Amino acid sequence: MNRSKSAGRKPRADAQRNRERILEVAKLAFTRSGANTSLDDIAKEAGVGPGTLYRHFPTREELLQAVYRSEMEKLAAAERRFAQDMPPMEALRAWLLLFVDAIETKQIIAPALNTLIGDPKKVFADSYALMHEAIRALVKRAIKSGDIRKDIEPMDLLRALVGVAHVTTSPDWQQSAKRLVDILITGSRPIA
Amino acid sequence: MNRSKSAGRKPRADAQRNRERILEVAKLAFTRSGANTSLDDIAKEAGVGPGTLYRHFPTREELLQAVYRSEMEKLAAAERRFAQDMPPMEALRAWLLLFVDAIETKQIIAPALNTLIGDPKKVFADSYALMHEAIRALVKRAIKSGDIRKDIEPMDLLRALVGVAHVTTSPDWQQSAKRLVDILITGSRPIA
DNA sequence: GGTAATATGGAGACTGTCTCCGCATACTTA
DNA sequence: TAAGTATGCGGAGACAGTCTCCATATTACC
Repeated sequence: MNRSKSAGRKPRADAQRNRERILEVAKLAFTRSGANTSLDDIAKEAGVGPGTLYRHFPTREELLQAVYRSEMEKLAAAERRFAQDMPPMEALRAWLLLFVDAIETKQIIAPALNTLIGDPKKVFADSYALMHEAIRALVKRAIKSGDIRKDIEPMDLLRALVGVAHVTTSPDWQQSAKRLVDILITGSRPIA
Repeated sequence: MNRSKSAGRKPRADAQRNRERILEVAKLAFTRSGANTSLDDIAKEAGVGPGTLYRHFPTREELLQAVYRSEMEKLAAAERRFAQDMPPMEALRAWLLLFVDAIETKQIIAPALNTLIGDPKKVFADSYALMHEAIRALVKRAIKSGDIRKDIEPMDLLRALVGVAHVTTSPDWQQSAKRLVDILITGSRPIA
């Protein structure tokens, strides 16, 4: 008798499946064609009717938020996995590279949310906290193992990567950012 | 013989009139109802057909840009006028109050441009330069007349005002910002 | 005033949004 | 396993917003 809600049956498997499918397709569509992509098209590409999409995500805004949240949560989950499976420096490096990939989604969705929403602050505050915690844990572990210096400020690493995306005018900023990961890591090593 | 273009006649008066009318109505509509307001509605409210609006501003983005630019230019023009007609401190104060009003437009349009545009950087860079120049001139004059201290960094004044709009959660930030104008001015006076 | 150039505006084709509801499916109970 | 029922599905279609086309009206120039 482990009902999650006060009263009810187990949630249907197809509903869950569809929800995830839509989320995944939406992420691709938004990053590919911008935050104004037709929602009916997204539904079609996900192999569901528009009704299904709108039931799960009644407004464009809710879909955008959900995509954003899901991306951040995936990053947070990756941190936990890496911390368990990899040596500290490798974990840090791998996670920073994942973070660079996530910036693209963030950069498309964040302004769209700002346009549409009454109060987007909550979403951003939440995900900021998630990222903060993740990088803090990774850095802490690498400090403990003696792989990087004590005086490294975790968020500085993320800020540097985001900064590249902001400043650069060309679309190959991802390459720059990924090269920067190595520079940051090398630069964070203890002084020989 | 003062043709602005290389070849052609004087631009038609009605075209000019309509363009300005649309711009003005659009500014109100965007700040009132957000950057997604129906363009046909804006045309209707401006008393022109949709065709006319779309000829002047082929896309929503161009209209948004034009509104933004026009607001910034109005501010720049106001600076020149104030500098001529008012004593330094009065000019500075009056202009800062105008600037607070303009922030609202900016805050609605800027994220919308970021969502829609390929490369919005130009517009922002341009208007940043305009504002920079305006506040610099006002402060310089007030320093020269001995009304404020030499060590005042012009842009700091604007940043403070924009900051209020960013941070505050309630919609009465305009009041805060306007009160702040007096505090900034008082705080900029030479030490007695 | 006559004329060519230019602008107007609204009808209408098109695209995207969102709802409704008959039908299908997955969970439950026996 | 089979029947019963809550739940989810998806597509037809009403509606709203975008944008174009072009017959008509207005303007600048001579």
